[in-house]
Amino acid sequence: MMAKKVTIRQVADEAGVSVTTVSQILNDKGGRFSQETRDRVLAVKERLHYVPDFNARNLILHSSKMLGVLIPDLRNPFFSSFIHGIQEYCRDATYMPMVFSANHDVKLETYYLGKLLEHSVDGLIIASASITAEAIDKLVKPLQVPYLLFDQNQIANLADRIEVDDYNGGLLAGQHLTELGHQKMAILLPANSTINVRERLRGFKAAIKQAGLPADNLTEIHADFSMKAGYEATQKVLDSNVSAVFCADDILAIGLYRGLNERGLHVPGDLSIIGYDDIDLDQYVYPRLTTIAQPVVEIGRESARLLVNRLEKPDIDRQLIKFPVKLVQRESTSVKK
Amino acid sequence: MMAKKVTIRQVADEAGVSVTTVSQILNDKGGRFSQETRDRVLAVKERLHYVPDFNARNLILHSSKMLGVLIPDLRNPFFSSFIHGIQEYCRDATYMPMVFSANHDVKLETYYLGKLLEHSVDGLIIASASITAEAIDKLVKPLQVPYLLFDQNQIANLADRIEVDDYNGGLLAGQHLTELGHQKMAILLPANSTINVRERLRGFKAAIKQAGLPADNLTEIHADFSMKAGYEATQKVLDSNVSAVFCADDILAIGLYRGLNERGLHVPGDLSIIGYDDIDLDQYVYPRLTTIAQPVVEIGRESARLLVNRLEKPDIDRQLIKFPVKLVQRESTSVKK
DNA sequence: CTGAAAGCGCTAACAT
DNA sequence: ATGTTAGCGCTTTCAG
Repeated sequence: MMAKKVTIRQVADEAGVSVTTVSQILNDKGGRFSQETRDRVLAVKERLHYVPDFNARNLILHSSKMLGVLIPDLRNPFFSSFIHGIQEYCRDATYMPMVFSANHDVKLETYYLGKLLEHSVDGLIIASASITAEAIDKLVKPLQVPYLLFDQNQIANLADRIEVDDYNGGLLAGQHLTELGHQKMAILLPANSTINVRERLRGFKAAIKQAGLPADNLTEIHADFSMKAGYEATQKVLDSNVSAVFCADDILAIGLYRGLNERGLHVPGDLSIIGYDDIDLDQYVYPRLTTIAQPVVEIGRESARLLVNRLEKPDIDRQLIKFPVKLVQRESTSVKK
Repeated sequence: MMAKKVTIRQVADEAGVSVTTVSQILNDKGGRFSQETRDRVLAVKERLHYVPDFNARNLILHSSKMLGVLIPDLRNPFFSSFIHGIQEYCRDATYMPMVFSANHDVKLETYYLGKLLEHSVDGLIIASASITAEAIDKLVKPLQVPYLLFDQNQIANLADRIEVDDYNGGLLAGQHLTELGHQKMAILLPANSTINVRERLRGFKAAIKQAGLPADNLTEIHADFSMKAGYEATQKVLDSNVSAVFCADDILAIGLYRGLNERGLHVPGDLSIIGYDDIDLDQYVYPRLTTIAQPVVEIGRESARLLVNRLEKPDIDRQLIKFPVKLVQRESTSVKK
């Protein structure tokens, strides 16, 4: 069951030096040893395929060089890209991200949070909506493991944070649609949205107001972040009798596409649709989806950077990075006829 | 930087017992202690938020309870679902999967393989195409870390393995198209395909033969597994002058959809398309994609099961599980006119 | 029923 | 330039 590991002692014996010597040389602290000794140790290491035991190493260093990452849904391309960015940065920083998807399930999320902590991750990136303030207070705080929050903020007055200018995202979406002449519109978003999604809504409402339209021209329709939910919301959208829909994420829009398609309806002819995120897929659906773009790979990268920075300088002030969004106009929106 | 951890010693002191007692009780080996003692220890543990130090624990047990998972592309929904299955099984088995995506890059793959080993994973699930036999021989074998291969087999005579009946998948695809009357067909697949993909090709060719068509009725077109590559292959497909295309994965098909769409061509009217994998997205594109379904979530689950089984019973015979595929007929294929 | 003691593989003061 | 020693936090004989 267990791997027969070569230990540092064997390398030391084989090279005819002490354990210390090997340790120092292998950790690039071997300046004080002769070139000859260093070469010998390195050679033996290679020959025996020595790999240091992280468990022993971490036990002393009190660091596992692992980062825990909690996301709500691995199957959403948005988060795949987020992870992509995190992995990219972690390679440079020689950390290993441990990624878990909680599938929007509070129980699962708490489970993974606990496990991650058990495995003594050095820090946490929590990009999960369902995590509760209590879970963080109860599990994370006592261990003093630094964490960073993304996509939510009700919890987080003291933690480092990544934010996206979601208010502006909603505003841009709303301005785009109203400029196209739409007056009655719907928004598709989850029932208990996190703060970032509520910001999108707030921005969208602001645009409606700016355009001089009455607030009740906007119909809110609840749907979870999945293609299926978007699809299933189709009838409600149609019943709401609007000419344009703002989907709080792209996945939702793609689900809605299908529902409209099955009913023989045409986008944007019968209904203009704008999404949110700008996932790759947007360019591969028909019609290509107009959306609000978030720089998600960069967001992932920066999340990791901020966290690692915090680990290395525990005492710096609370960090906050805010990312801009932009409108990416494609073919799913058009002037109201 | 480091978390102030509560140690077992503090729990012992607080509870007025020895370290041994705490260890035994917390590891469910406390049968020999009085109920009273057990309760007290458990209570103190709760109160102090004690979490055992995995590094110390693993150092002794020679097991990290972690599994390394290497996949080629996290952004392909097929692999997201694969991971999903792995995570599911791992929860039951109390292992933690560490997932890394190598983005079809040999260097990256070798890097992650090494890192995973450094972090002393107990076993590996390698579902990555670009991994080389040498990398496995050089890195994995000496450490005697059990591993399981999926989606390739040239390497693996002795390792446990998960296989999918890809020959049959290709055959089914070919039979479906020939039964619809198609005579000239193309197949889209990566240039240096892994064995599983080549099996799909072999099955497809067998179907052509069965149908009494000449072998050169099939045009092979190379494209990596990405939407972009499928899109970029469009012109080649059109130049090949075929009436049907077999895409070696669904993602490719969706890319091709876009290329055809931009040229005003119609699926399946102008070209029948069949994919491979049966990702969720297939039902959300227009027309819904006919495909060969692999039970990918189950494959992930079984991969983890097999590996964990191997870890627990190191001496059992080499394990091999073979999964069936099936044709899922939707609207992207039709009779040749 | 409970505890003392040894030791997992490694790093880092502190000698020499 | 190199080695000795102590100890990280835990599990596990073994002795009471």
